[in-house]
Amino acid sequence: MIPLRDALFRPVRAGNAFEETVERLLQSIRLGVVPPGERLPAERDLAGRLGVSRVTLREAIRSLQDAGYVESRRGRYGGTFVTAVPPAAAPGRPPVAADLPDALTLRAVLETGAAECAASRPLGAAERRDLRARLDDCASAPLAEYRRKDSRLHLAIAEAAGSTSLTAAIADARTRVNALLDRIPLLPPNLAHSNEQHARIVAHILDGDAESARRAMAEHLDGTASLLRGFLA
Amino acid sequence: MIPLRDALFRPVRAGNAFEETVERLLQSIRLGVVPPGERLPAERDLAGRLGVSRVTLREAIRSLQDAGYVESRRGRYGGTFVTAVPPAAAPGRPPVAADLPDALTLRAVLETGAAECAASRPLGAAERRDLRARLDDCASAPLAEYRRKDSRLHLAIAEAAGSTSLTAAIADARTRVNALLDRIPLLPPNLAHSNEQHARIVAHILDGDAESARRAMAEHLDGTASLLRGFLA
DNA sequence: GCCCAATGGCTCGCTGTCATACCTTTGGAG
DNA sequence: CTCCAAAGGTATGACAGCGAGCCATTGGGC
Repeated sequence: MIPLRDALFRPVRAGNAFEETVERLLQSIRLGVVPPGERLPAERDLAGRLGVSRVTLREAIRSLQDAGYVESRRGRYGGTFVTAVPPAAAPGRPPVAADLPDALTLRAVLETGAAECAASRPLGAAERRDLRARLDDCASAPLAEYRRKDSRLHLAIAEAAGSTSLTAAIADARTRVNALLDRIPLLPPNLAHSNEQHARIVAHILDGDAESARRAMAEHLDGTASLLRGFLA
Repeated sequence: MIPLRDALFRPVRAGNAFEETVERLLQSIRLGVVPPGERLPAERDLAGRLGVSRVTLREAIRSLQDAGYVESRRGRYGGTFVTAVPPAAAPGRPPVAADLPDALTLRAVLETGAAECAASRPLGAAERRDLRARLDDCASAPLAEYRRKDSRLHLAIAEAAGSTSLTAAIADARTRVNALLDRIPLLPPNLAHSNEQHARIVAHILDGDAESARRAMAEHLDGTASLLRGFLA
């Protein structure tokens, strides 16, 4: 009963508007939703979507510029663009993994659920194409870009489940887990194994085999979960 | 690809601090986390947990007092108490169910996942007792209290899954769905059926039968989902 | 070659929110 | 009976965030 109250009487906001805005933009970049070289929405539009004043949004963008994540250009057809080469991550204090099990449980629930939903839904041609494209992107990604392409594939699966809230929740869960994954090495053998699992998951989804899709996703997630537990616990 | 951006470039905050605080408190009351007659945490403590200033929290509490949800008493052993008889819900504009499928999908993923996790985890004696108690509470609840007791049981299951974030997500999802359920009648036959399903779910969880627990929960949720779709779509 | 639409850059005054401190009420402990 | 700890109630000064408006820059269309 006591932890239940912790769940409900949790902070109403994660930080001030500026910090939350920075986090959100960083999330979009890190998860590959806005890939290197591409443009963010125009400031007036983006401020509206994020429910934040343009002033606050601009402060956030400014700090991303200073950190080397984006570059802005003025004039028509200008905008704020994600830099082609992301800056080397400045090693601040490590995000301590006190709640590793919490994050892993949530991710497992969300992503296996998404895989199942995606497989049991009639997918449009565009969605099928997107899934295959993300799968190929991921398989052929160089090591430095793997995390981003991997996240992008998982988000495509989330999207195929057809629920925007579910997609948002998965994006948040992945952001939490990625912060931890960044602290352990990325090894080519693991990567190859991951690619095989990805292929199976996508195949099951395209086949409409919900049960197999769920199982394949569960197995896939167990892999990185064990890795994390091994390195951090 | 476009809906993916909708998922990430969503509002960074759902409203101002005051509104979000009111929502959170109402959620705790409506989901039965703080039952009628019980006390909320002391203002200074609660403000800290919610990450909000005491002034803002007090404004929120004040508006709940005006609406008849809580009553405050001063002095030692005073506090803010949930009123025994909740006020008749003032019918504002109905929360239009534009995103019914979105809410139902998210809820299904979260709650079936929670049931499965809860069943595959070794539960402590206190947790087992709590599950049974909530089940009984729900079965014997008068119609007027059913929604609250029902939610409380589902939250106990969420809690048994062992992830605070998952519990919080389920609380939010239920709040969304309950807002829609409030618009359709609550019929005794449905209620009896619900109770049978609850019993099965809890039994499977206590038995540690993850697969059955998940299936039973899925079936249970499908019931109210069809009801909602029937009445609102 | 000129104009203009679309974009980022900037400023100002208003309101909401916060931290802090202090006051008031209450009921049990000593 | 007296005291005091714990709770709600109140006041104030500082600052973050907002809306609205205007400026500066750019490149394509006419």
